[in-house]
Order: sequence, then C-alpha cells, then structure tokens
Amino acid sequence: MTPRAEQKQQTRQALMTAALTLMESGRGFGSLSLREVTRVAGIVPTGFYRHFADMDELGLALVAEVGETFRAAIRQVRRHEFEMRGMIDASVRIFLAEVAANRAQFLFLAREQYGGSQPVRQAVAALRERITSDLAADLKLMNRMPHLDDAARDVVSDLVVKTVFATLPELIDPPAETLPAHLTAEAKVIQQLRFIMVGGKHWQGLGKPTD
Amino acid sequence: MTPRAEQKQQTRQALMTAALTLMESGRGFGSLSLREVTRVAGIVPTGFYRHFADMDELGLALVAEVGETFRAAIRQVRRHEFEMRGMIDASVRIFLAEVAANRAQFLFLAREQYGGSQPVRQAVAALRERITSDLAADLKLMNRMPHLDDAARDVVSDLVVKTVFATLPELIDPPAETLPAHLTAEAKVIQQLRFIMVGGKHWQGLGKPTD
DNA sequence: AAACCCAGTGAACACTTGTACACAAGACTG
DNA sequence: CAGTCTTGTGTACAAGTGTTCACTGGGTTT
Repeated sequence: MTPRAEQKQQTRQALMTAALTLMESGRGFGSLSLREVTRVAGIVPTGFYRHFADMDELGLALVAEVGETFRAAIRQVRRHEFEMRGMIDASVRIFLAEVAANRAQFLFLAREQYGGSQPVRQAVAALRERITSDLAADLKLMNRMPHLDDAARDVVSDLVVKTVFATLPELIDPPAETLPAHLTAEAKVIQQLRFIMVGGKHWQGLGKPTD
Repeated sequence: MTPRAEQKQQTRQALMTAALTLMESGRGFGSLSLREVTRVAGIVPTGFYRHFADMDELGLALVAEVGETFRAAIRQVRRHEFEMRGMIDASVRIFLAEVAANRAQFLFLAREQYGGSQPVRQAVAALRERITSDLAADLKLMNRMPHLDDAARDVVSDLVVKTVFATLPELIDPPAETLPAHLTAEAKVIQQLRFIMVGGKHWQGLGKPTD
C-alpha cells in the first residue's frame, strides 16, 4: 500500500478508536458529537468528512470492525471444537479472552445492539443473523441434538446467540466485588449455555407440552 | 389531591411521555436535549427544572415507571399461574399484551437497558435483579425443578429474565413481513423458554459435564 | 381579604454543534 | 520535472444547547 493510503487509514482508525474511547466513560454512540470525535482523534472537525459522510457511517464502520473480531473469535473457538470434553467451557474461555483483548469494541457492540441509530441497529442485526445461521449449520454438522429438526435448531441457535449478546455487558464490566466463584459472569454463562444444550438434547417435540 | 399538585403531576407526565415520544423515531434517550423534551411537552425550557434537576433524573423516573408496569404484568401472570397446562404460553401471551399496551415504555427499557447513562443503567439493573429474585423465589415455591439447589435456580432465573429482556426489541418492533407462523417472535420466545425449562428439569448437577 | 407560594414565562448568557468554503503542502502521476 | 490529487487546515456562520435570573398570575393558606 502506498504511504499516502496508509496514512489515511491510520487517521480513519484514529477516528474509530476516538469514538470508542469516548464511549468508555458510559456515553452512548448516538450522543457523541462529530467535533468531540475529531478532537480526540487529533484532527480538525472538517477533516472528518475525508473519511465518513456523517457519524452514522462511522458507526457502521465500527460495527463492521467488531463483527470481524467477533467472527475471528468464533473461528478460533471452532478450531478447538473437537476437544469434545467440556466444549462449552473451552469455547466460553476462548471467547472471553477475545472480548477482554478488544474490550472497547465489544462494549460498543453491547451498547449499540439495541440503542443505536437505525442503520447501526440494522447492521448489528445482520451480523447477529450471520452468526446465528453459522451456529445452526455447525450444530447440524456435528450432529448433536439429533432430535431436532432444522427449525428447532434455528430457534436454539437464536437462543444461544441471544444469550451471548445479552451477557456481553456483564462480561465487559465485571461487577466490582469479587463474587462467590460460582457466580462469576464466566461460570454463570457457562452453566446457562449448558441448560440450553441440555434442553435441546431432551427436547421431545411440540406434541406434549412439558411445562 | 389539590388541583395545583394535580396539574403539576400532569406536566411531569407530559415531560415523561414527551421523552418517550421523541425516542419512538429511533433516537436514544441520551441524545435527547432538555429543550426538545420541553418543546414536545409544551412548556418553556426553564420549566423543566420545576420537575427534574436534569435529564438523568427524568431517565430515572422513566425507569421507575416502566418498572411498575413491568411488575404489574408479572403479577397478572402470576395470578394465572395455576392453570398449569401450557403455563409458559399463557404467561408469554399475557406479558405480550402488556408490552403492546405500553409500547413506548418497553421500548425505552429495551433501548436503555445497556445503552443509557450510568444512573439509568444502574436503575435498570436493580429492577432486573428484583424481577430475577422474585422469579427464583417463585420457582422454589412451586417446586418445579426439584433437582436444582438454590444457586442453580438463581442461574436459571437469571437466564429466563435475560432472555425476556433480550427479546423485548423483537416483541416491540415486529419484523414487518408476516413470517411463517413458527417464527413469530411470540412462538419463538415460547419455544426458547421451554428449552430452558426442559434443561432445568433434566439438569444432572455439575458432576458429569454432558456437552 | 391579605399574604404567600410556586408552576410556568421570557429574555439573556456563554458555549457547542454541523457544515461550507478557500487554502496549504505533501504525495502521486504523467 | 511539471501538473494534478487529496489529506488535513483555518475561518466563518447560523442554529441549537444548558442554565441564570427576575417576573407573573392564579391556587393556597392564614
């Protein structure tokens, strides 16, 4: 890549991390001003337009970025998925490490998954759908839960992804007090995913409601 | 109540619904300006201070309000809980009706549960904890899932509440296209709650990991 | 009836905001 | 090397922001 283009992408990245930095103190992305972002990024306000048409476009770039690291984390999980014993434990641990290594990105994801502007929210929804359908395909491939038909597998996958996304805030801002070990966010989400998997295994179809 | 105080509460309510109204077009609460809110509420900006010290306090009032309707919905569910057949179905249906009847409030809750300012987020967290521990107590009382000890019941309750909260956005903004019946947000969340419950019933303790 | 209280007003303030425009200077291209 | 492209700059402006202060007028109390 030419030095010019390289410099440009560097500034572009500065804008993106500036936005994430500003959010780290609890603000929502939608309340950030263009000027604030450029101020933190170290360029003049008008320079912003060389990279994004408006703040929404910056938001979309951030979704794309966190989407990439998210999927990279999943690929890494999948690479270890054949160590069957305690697969959930291993997956969660790997995933948590990735979240810790990219705290700000996942914080953005957690905050804006439902709070963001419409384009941002749509982008997050699209990301989530891709992840969900990947998981469903994976579940089918490894032939766990053979009782389930495709539709039911979709619903379970959706539940798993929903649980992971909804747990993100706990994982990112661990409650300050050191908790009894079995209530770590990590331990809790592991057990919750197990409940879901066990539920999937013992599912009996819709004929006889068991509740 | 004296006419004066009544008038005051009426204006206060106008401010709260003004905020909810402004959010209905996709904005986050944190991006609303005090002046906008008073404009929609039909009073002059300075009048705001007769009711709230700042926007955060308005946010807390909104959390309290939606918390009340939320818990009212739960009480209504509980009143029907002894019709055991299809208890989940009934609960979800009742709850959904309440959500539909108070769309804007639940939209606020869904959006701000993780996106709001720190005080708002804390208030939502507190609300969620109350609901969770109520549910745990309820599960214990009706003695479903006898295999589970208190800790495990807490974890299941947390998962259920997490699922409901995370599903709120789907329930509020139903995807425009009429879907195949088994993929209604309603049908999906019912099945997901069933998965969780079945998982709880067939839980075998932590001794032998089943995944 | 007189005194008081207080929700809502209106003007004013010092700032911040998004965007337009002309410009500089270094990197690219012929 | 000359000419062009493009990233980042500086100035400017109209619009919106939160908060202050002194005020009005009708409900409330004595």
